[in-house]
Amino acid sequence: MPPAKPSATPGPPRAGARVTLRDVARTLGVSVATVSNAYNRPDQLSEDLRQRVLQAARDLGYHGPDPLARSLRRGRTGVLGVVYDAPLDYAFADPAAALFLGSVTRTVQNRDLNVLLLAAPHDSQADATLAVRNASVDGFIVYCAADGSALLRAVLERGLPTVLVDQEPHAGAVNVGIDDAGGAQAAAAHLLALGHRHLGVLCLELSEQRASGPVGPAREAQTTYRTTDQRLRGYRAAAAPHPDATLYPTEAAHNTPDSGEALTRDLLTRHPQVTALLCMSDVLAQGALRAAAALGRRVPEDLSVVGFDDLPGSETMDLTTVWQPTGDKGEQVGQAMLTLLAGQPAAPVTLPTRLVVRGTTAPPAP
Amino acid sequence: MPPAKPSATPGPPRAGARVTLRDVARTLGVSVATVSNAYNRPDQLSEDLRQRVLQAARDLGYHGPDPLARSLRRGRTGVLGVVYDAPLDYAFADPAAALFLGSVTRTVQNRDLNVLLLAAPHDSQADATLAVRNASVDGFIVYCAADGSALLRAVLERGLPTVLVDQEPHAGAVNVGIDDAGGAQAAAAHLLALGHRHLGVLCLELSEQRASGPVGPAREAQTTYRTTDQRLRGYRAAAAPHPDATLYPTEAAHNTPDSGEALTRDLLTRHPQVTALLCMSDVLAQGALRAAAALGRRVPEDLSVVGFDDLPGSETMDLTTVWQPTGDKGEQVGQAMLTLLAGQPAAPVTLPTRLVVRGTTAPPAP
DNA sequence: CATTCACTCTGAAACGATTCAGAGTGCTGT
DNA sequence: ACAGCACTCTGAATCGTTTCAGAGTGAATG
Repeated sequence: MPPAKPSATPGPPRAGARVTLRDVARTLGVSVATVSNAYNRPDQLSEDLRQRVLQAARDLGYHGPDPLARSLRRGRTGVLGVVYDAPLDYAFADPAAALFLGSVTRTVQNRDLNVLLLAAPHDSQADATLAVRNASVDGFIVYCAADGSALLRAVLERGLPTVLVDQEPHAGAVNVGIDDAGGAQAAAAHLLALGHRHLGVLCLELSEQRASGPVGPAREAQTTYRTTDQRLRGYRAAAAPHPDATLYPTEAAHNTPDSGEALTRDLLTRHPQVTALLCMSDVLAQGALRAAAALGRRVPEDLSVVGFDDLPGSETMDLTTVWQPTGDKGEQVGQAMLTLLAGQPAAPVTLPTRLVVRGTTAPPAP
Repeated sequence: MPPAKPSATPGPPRAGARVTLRDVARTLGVSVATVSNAYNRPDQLSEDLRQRVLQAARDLGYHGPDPLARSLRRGRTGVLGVVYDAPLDYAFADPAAALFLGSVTRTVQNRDLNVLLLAAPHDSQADATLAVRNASVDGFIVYCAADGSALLRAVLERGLPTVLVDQEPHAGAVNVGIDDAGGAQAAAAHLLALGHRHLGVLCLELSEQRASGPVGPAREAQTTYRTTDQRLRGYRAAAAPHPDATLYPTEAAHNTPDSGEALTRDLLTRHPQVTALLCMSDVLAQGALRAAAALGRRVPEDLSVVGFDDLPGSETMDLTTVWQPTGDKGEQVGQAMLTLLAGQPAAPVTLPTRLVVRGTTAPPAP
């Protein structure tokens, strides 16, 4: 490393000590209250003095009241923590997450609230709960966490207003979610009604211990992500009346098209008799379609595919899928949080899902 | 609205007053310093007393030291603000942003720093700078902001350690960026060398006043996003030696495939003589490929397409593009921030770009 | 027996702001 | 001339911690 440059940056802020409200007050010979008012309540002092205060602040290199101290005194930070139990990359890779978060942000922004994204560290050695325990926030939104996970526990321990999204209910938190089981059931029922009997299933993450590949009964029993669990139950519920129907569940380590593609290749190679695929997300379905094309299986003639989410792009892909009100969900979550922050109890919400039949499903080839 | 439920949630935290360190201390008859030490310096008190403190805390419903007060006292928050001059939806829609942010996060996470994403409000009425002025952060990373924008000014006014990504240099901040102009020049030179003379250009946003469609000289002169400006200059620099070459610049209001598709349709309809497309991002290029397919123009026989970024998916698409070290960039930004936070001066960084020729470029049809 | 030392624990001063309850003004109305 | 009022400005308490400089113990050391 080269020796530090001798000349500190000349133009910008004076290096060294931090300038505070008090310094400005002292310079001008006024009270700190007055300086504070100059920033927060212009009507509490004469315009003349106010300008002098602001000028002195500029001269001294005072950058305005410290948000931290202000938050402490005011008792609110204006920040909402969103807990996402996966590295930031994956959070970004998921359009449904983007949609949801955009919607939450929009809803709370009117109340001068911002969103702090608390993603899991890439380094699995690192303590994922540290960020949660240290975050200066007014409340938590848990978007994605395994039931019973350390992360979830850390959130609940903070005792702040908390909204759980698509999670098992917990005391001290409000739940907002969708009818995962119902939507999944409708999707599977649709395929079964078309005559399919060998259904591949592309699951989202089953548990914090990510894995990829076929899912046996033992593994299936360990499912801790509620969304995955509910959807799988939905599929199975639809299959129950059909003794001749078989499900071939596999799990993706991450919700990405690549993951879906790899899983599909593997599944179709292993079980060529599979004529239809139940995917727990449109993103996985997208990968499934790519794999089908690569394998030379026409959709829907040789292979039916159903997704989940109904992303904006899925209509273009003509994908049969289960629609969920992602935007609404974000809004409901935001509203629930605002209610909690206002000190009022918020009621849990369950939003409906709906099967949208498009062009990727058809009866199996005879 | 129905009347508020009479019974407050019974299980969770005691409603009403907040429990503090002092309450715990008082209950046990010890000093607050001791309670604080129980949490922060277990070696400073007997294990026995420590357990009693922790137990009393649990009994009282004390959730641990308030991060806000702690941050104030310690003089650091452990949060880095990342300024993104677009709504969160768009931030998420951009895989390059995901990659970059993931890399930044990974780099600073080892130092117990988290990332606060400060995206612009959807409601353009809202004050975008408010979040910046109120954020309790140790430093700012400006990922995407127009030169001279209110957002950028607000950041610089905070006087905190600041890293500017792909931006014009500013006093009091460190720049980290890539060789945009060089990469763009290489891309255009490649097409010109293949014999193309009518080059469509799909620009990223030119200025905060988003617009979509053809770009005239007047509009081009108003470019305030440095990335767009530099890349356009690169394209033009490559074209300069070829008097018979013509550029047809258009601008996208947002960096999305849809935007690229619409722009391409419009451009090719308006100027059928165009045989090649210079896209300022792989995302736009992806849209361009979709449009070409829809219009029945084969790539690369009837239309050459060059992207920018070289996203992970672009190799699969066999897209000729300008590679940039997105991951490295994030790491450099993280490192620069860590250096600044350590009170040392950080040197500006410019990373190289490189043209990657794949299958979407070829000589024009004779 | 006097020192020294390690071990626990405490008091009080920060950290940087906001805010409430006045204290001085000077002006108006009667 | 005096009460009343509007307008400015101030003092001091407070938000919930951390941390530094000891104070008080009892045991080990010489």
